Amino acid sequence: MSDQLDTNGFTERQFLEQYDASQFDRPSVTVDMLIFTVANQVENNYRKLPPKTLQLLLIKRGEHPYLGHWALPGGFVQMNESLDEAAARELRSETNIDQIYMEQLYTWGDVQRDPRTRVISCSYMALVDSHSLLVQAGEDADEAAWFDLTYQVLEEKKVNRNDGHEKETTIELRLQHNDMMLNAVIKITNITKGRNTRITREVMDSSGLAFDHARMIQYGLERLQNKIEYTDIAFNLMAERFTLSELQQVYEIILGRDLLAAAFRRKVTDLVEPTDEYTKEAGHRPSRLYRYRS
Amino acid sequence: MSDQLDTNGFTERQFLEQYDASQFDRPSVTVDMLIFTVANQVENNYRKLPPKTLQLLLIKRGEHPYLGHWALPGGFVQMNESLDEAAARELRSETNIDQIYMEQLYTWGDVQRDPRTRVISCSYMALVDSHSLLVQAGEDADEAAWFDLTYQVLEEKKVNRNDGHEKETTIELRLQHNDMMLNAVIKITNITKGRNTRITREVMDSSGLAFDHARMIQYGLERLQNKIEYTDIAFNLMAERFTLSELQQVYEIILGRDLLAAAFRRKVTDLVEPTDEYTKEAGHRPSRLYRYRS
DNA sequence: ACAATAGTGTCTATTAGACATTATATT
DNA sequence: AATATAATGTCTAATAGACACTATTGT
Repeated sequence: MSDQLDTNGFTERQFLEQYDASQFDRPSVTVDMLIFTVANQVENNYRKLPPKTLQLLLIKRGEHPYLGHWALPGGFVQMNESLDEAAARELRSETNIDQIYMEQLYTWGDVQRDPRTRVISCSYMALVDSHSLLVQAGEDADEAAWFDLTYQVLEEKKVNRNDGHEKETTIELRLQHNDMMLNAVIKITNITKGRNTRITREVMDSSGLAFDHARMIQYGLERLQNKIEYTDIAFNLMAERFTLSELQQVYEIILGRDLLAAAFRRKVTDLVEPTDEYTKEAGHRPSRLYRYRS
Repeated sequence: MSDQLDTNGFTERQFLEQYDASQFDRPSVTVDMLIFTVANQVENNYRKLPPKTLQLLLIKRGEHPYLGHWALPGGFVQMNESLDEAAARELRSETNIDQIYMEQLYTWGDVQRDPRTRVISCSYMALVDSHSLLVQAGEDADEAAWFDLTYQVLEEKKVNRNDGHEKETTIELRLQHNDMMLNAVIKITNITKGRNTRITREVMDSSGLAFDHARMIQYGLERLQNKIEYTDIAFNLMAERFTLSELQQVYEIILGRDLLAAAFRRKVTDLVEPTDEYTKEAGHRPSRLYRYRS
């Protein structure tokens, strides 16, 4: 600690003693969790592999605002916990699992994004293995549900200006749980002026989704798609043992496109370790089980 | 707005009217700016190209805490401005330039990171072209200075455990402005347990740098190094017209390694547009000037 | 002429994509 | 036997790295 005196003649200790944070207006801060998993869909054909779906956990709000709407699990950051700790706490309270992959995504700070008061929200992404999730749902009274997440690019538009250009991408998110279907449309705008590019994300429409959570979901999906290409995070979505076809399926639903098996296997061989086990009763040639080589 | 009543029998409007944010403790929120530029060093040999340095703008603190220490420019987020707006305001007040590349980096929320009170800080990175920076420094009384930023990996350690492994990387940052040299040592720890990896950054030593700004700088440098590989952000550091050798120099000091000219030129040809101009009086073969193809 | 950089050609190794081929348990 | 997937081989195109070679200015 410095002994220097400030313009009021205070030492650092004296300054800190008289410091009163309450003299300034402060926003509230929350964490919001994007909890992704990949689950098997039921398949009636005994020969076919069960297709997989990317799922996201949502909570039905029991309070104002957005009462009855679905929202990302989250809550206010307490004064005695770090952001990571707050995120881990929320995660634990929803999934009952520790040791989950978790990563901070982005902090959303628009002035009017919450009707209650100024709320700044730090979003996190977590990836969980659906097999270890048998102990599903929390002890909370809240209604929680895994929604199948799909998306579609509705429109791509490029407008040229004299000092640059503008690119608009309109994306529709679809979140489905049983009969319930939530839709959201997000417009992503890239404005380029000279060498400068600015990107904004607007929620154009969001039926049944609370706050600006639709764009948080779109942002998280994009991050997941990017990171799966150059990191090993996909293994957080896998069971302890898995086949290379299952691993490929996970990559395919996240990236939204088919991959060639030969090239895929070449790319992941160094990341996995073969076990001596094989799948059984599959209706076709059995597949070797692998584990992640950490 | 929903007409549903909550458990207290309130409509959403009634709920919002009685909502009192002040009943909860709230942290303070700041933005901190990493403003990078690349500048020419003076070179006495008339034949040689001037070497470039990566520079970062720091402000000498005139108040407690960390009075007299150097800090990233930044300040509290006001209630009527978004995070991006707060960052743009800080940037304008230091550089007097608009239309600067700016990107949110990471939000730092450790409980004790500020001795005054609980402060959560959202860090941003900005890239500016040093040539357009002739109007340097702000009108503030603060002392601002561009520090040359270099770094060195001091140690890489890998410890195997039975349930995983730990990787520690110790990095020294050096910030130099004239005779002034600030040093900071950051320890980055990757803890892998099973399939789960968690990463932490600790400031081990930080002479003359305020708060936890050393790790913000290390994080920003890492992001810059990653993003320069797969995006066009480097052009934000260039003048309107530049030679391909200058562009290569910028890549080299950011990445910290030499690149082969032939391969580099192949990679950037689609990103640039040749002009009819050439450098003059260079002491060697003149070089064609290019501009960014946006 | 010389120093220093600018700019290009080419060989090689590596990698990704495309597609064909063989293998095998289950019903 | 039929089916669906598992697993591998091979050809091709594209790309990155290495390095040599030529070009061009100012002093």
